[in-house]
Amino acid sequence: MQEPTFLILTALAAEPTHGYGVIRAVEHLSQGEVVLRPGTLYGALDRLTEQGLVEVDREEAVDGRLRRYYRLTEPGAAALAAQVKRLRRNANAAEARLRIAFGGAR
Amino acid sequence: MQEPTFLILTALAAEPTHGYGVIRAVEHLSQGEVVLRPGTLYGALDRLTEQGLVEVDREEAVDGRLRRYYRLTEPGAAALAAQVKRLRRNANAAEARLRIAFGGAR
DNA sequence: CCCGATACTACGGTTGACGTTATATATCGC
DNA sequence: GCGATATATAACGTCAACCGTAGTATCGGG
Repeated sequence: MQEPTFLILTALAAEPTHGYGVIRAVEHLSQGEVVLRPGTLYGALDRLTEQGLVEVDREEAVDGRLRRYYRLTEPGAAALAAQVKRLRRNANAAEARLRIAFGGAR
Repeated sequence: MQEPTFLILTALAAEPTHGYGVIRAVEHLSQGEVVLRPGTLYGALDRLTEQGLVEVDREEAVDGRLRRYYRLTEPGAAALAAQVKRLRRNANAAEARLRIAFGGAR
């Protein structure tokens, strides 16, 4: 799982959110480092829906514009939690090894 | 940066290692979850060399077979350290948000 | 009245990982 | 001495995922 996908799931973990709201949430979560393009977001949303990790919560018409709210499913939450563990393990492994050769030499 | 690339840099962080050694190191680091195919490894190594994140340490002829040792450069170590921070931030953000909706409901 | 923000759709391009196959040699079992 | 296995690198082609851009549409601010 790549970073944009991970952050989209993270954005949806708190509460159901519509597409544009996900873009803002991800930007905020990543402190401005990750700004999703529409192509990335809606492509990922379609893929994640197909995989059962997210699902459409509801659709609202606000001022004539359609808002489609997505929600994290139970399998989606499980997948996200598993990925969190994986990221932690990788981060810890890298940090430990960096210290061996580059930590003492600094 | 994707997971295979991250783990290759991590494998090289401790000491210069040759191609096959990287495959074994990554498998060990990821507890068997990531097994690099030759195509993935040498493609990544070439790309990382071009980007200046790794470089050829030395070449040895062992039993008639060439062994090319790769080494993590300073910029490579910096990139890896930056990525560690990023992974940690993402993992923490996801965990905090998972607790909001899925932590209490369990 | 145009511009920017909101909100979604559509299409094409590129990167990086993946899978497979090929090559070569050393060692070990049979 | 012959094939199987392990070591080690190279060279394909393919595919998923992300990226960029543009298009449609509504609303409010200057």
